[in-house]
Amino acid sequence: MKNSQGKKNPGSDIVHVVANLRGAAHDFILTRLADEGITDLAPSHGAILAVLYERGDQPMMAISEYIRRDKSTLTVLVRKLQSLGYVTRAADACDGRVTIVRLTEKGRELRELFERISGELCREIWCDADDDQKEKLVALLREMTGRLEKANEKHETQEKHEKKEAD
Amino acid sequence: MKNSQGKKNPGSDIVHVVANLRGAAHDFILTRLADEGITDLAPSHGAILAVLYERGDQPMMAISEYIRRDKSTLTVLVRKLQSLGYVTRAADACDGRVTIVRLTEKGRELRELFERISGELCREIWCDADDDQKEKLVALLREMTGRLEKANEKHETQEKHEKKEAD
DNA sequence: TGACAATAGTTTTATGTCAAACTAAAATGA
DNA sequence: TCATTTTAGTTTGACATAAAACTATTGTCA
Repeated sequence: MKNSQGKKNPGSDIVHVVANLRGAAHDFILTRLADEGITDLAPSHGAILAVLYERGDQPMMAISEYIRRDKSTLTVLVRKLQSLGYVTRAADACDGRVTIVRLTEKGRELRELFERISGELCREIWCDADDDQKEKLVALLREMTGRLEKANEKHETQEKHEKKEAD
Repeated sequence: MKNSQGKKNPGSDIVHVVANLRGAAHDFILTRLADEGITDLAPSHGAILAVLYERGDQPMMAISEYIRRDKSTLTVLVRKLQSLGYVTRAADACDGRVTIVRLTEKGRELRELFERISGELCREIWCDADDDQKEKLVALLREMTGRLEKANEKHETQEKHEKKEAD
């Protein structure tokens, strides 16, 4: 009677459900990578490589925002990718503050594997959904995320104002 | 032209989108908690309390599975909740191996706040969706998760067989 | 009953993660 | 031009997280 979603109002566990989907996807990726003998990369490292594959060489900050990790976290992650030989770091010619992360040949060699695993993962996730359904769902999830981010931002600026009022 | 989702096949970034939604939800929760002066709880701690609110006192292992954290992680998280006075731990009378986690009065006092924040969060996420839409989407995400988990399990047992063959 | 396997938790060790303080470079503006 | 502010990134310290090795208890089965 008192089941996990028994009497509760619908959708109240959306965050938990989403977190589980993310977790299961991570597990999927990690086991497939391990199959190929790659045991020293975390999902976050894969996310960094994916950005570089999609968008080319990128500054730290751009990667940081895209994969939603603090810049200090990115320092650690990129340092590891560098020590494993997948990327290099170089100062930007135009702006001395900026560090550009570049794929090495070894890094580029991983692309095919990453795309294969990503393809398998998507096939499992989407099953028999058609393109229209996929686009609709992704758009919906993006809208949800956008609303939350806006709410978080609004909240931040509100706090700043409160701080200024304290003068 | 080469936009973030320009030519790519639809749905290929579902994992990234889902991860962002989860991240934004976590940020939302953390900032609301901070508003109430609670700065020493991580989202995982909240997840543990939520399980206890919903299902009553629980053994470590049950919580661990539900919130998708390793049992060793749970040891740390629960120890912290205990040191902050929100829960107690006691050996199970029937099974000496089992530790039951129980809410304290201080832990129960947080429930109202948690449900308020959770309610605000859901309002932002769902916006004007009706119950039917909510249920459909949650069910769909659950199916996706289920398929991934099954694929991960299948993969595990397959590895065990391969190991046995190595005799 | 007694050896062996399975299960629940903890400890240890290593790494991912963030916030805050810091450095260095660029932008701003008086 | 020079002081102030802003921005990119690193360092440090604290905590979340997981895998592996370990302890202790329970279950199994010959």
